[in-house]
Amino acid sequence: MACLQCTSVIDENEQYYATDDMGPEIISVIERYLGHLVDGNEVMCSQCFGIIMQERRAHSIPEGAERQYIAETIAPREIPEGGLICFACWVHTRRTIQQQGIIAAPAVMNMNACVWCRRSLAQTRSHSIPEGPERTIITQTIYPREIPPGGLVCYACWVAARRNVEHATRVEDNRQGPSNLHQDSMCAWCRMSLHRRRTHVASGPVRDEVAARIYPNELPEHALLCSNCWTRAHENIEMEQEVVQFDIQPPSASITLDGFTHTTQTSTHCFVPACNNVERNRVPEYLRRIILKSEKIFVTENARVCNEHKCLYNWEFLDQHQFSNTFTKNEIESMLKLSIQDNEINQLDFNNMSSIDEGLFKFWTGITKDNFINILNVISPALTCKNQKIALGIYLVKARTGDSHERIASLFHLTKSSITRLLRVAKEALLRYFSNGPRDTSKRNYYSALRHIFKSKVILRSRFLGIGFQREISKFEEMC
DNA sequence: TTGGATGGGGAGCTGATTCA
DNA sequence: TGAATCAGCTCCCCATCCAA
Repeated sequence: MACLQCTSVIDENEQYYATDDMGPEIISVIERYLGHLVDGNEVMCSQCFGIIMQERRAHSIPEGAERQYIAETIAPREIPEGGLICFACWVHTRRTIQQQGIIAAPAVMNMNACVWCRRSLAQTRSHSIPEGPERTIITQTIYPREIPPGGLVCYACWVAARRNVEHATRVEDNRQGPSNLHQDSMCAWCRMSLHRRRTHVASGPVRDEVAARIYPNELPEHALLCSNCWTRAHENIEMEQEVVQFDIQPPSASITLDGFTHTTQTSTHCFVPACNNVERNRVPEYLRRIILKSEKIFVTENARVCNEHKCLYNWEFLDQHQFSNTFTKNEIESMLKLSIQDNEINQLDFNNMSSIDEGLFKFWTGITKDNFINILNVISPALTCKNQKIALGIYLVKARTGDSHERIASLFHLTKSSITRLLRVAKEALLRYFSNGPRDTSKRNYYSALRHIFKSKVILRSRFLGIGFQREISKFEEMC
């Protein structure tokens, strides 16, 4: 086996390149370098291959559409005097320009192509770009390019710009309203909708990281991130911090934690921002542990909570508020103690109910242990599984939280299949004993267990329950 | 009993089309 | 040119099946 170029013998253990494995672009580069065609079963030593690629991959950048495209692509960098690009990039540039149908001179190109997507406007509906929020959106999106005088966009891009404006308007309205379910907001980084997705507020170093990534677009003050982008931002920050020396000590007794925040120390009102309720109960430890675990927010020992928020399950809305991320020594010690206790106490084992804190039990199931036992005694004959308590517990947690099977499976250390099966068993048992009439799955029988309760009472109670059960309650309301 | 594959339903997003 | 509508696509969740 000899090298195609230097004819030296190549050991099979050495690095070499076979022409069979090369693409047509690489083959053409080699053929032009050698001055003759290359057959299929040739090989080349790594040294010769490197020399050819090093010498031949450079391509000049003449004036024209290619140069303009390259300048736009590498902006804000500029093409240096006598700058070169590799052959692969040159081929890529030519192909892209040909696909977009903008081979003509730049002045003509801007008039015949969409300013945004740069596709030809020859066979499609175009739209002017009047002054207004849509023009601002387009300007930000195509930066560093600029909208030329008389520039047009295709109608699809115009509708996209208009929808972006509508999105931004709705998000602003929701932010000013009483509730924000992220139905119309979008991730500040990837622009994906946040509806039914876990969201995070871009704050601290994460905010700086995202702001740098989306530059020149401006990061809004209350920008939200999807979970993926939030994780990605954290990973980027951690990668950057790996090169930083760790022997930098905090200048004082306080320390700033990037991933954690804490509530205020005051005990004069509920720790939930903007809460005007007058009750000032101590925050139960199980609640402090849950908020610390799920939201990375440390509720201080002196904090107080009102009756309304004491019964709350979903604390994701706390992401909307800016808490301090500067911790004192005592606060860190208290948070560590809370975290250690979490590992020791926070076990949700329905087979060993005595190990579960009464408050924690009611937090997850919505009922007391006595009520749980009463229900279990009634439906026990119909529970066709060995883990009857777990089956009923899982059903109640599912009804209260509305969490996905995957999350509940993680909570109970079971598989999704097991959760599905146990839920079905518990549901059938409850249907059998708490549904009037013949056993079927029609809505009328399914909800007849609630008929002994006044509708107003059900609705009032539903305010303290999770989204999943509220969904069931809304169905019940439709039937009344 | 578990884990993976698969398919269906709901919801939202996006580009194309139609109509006034 | 704006508004409404439609179809295709993606994402998420769940139920079911099947092999190990």
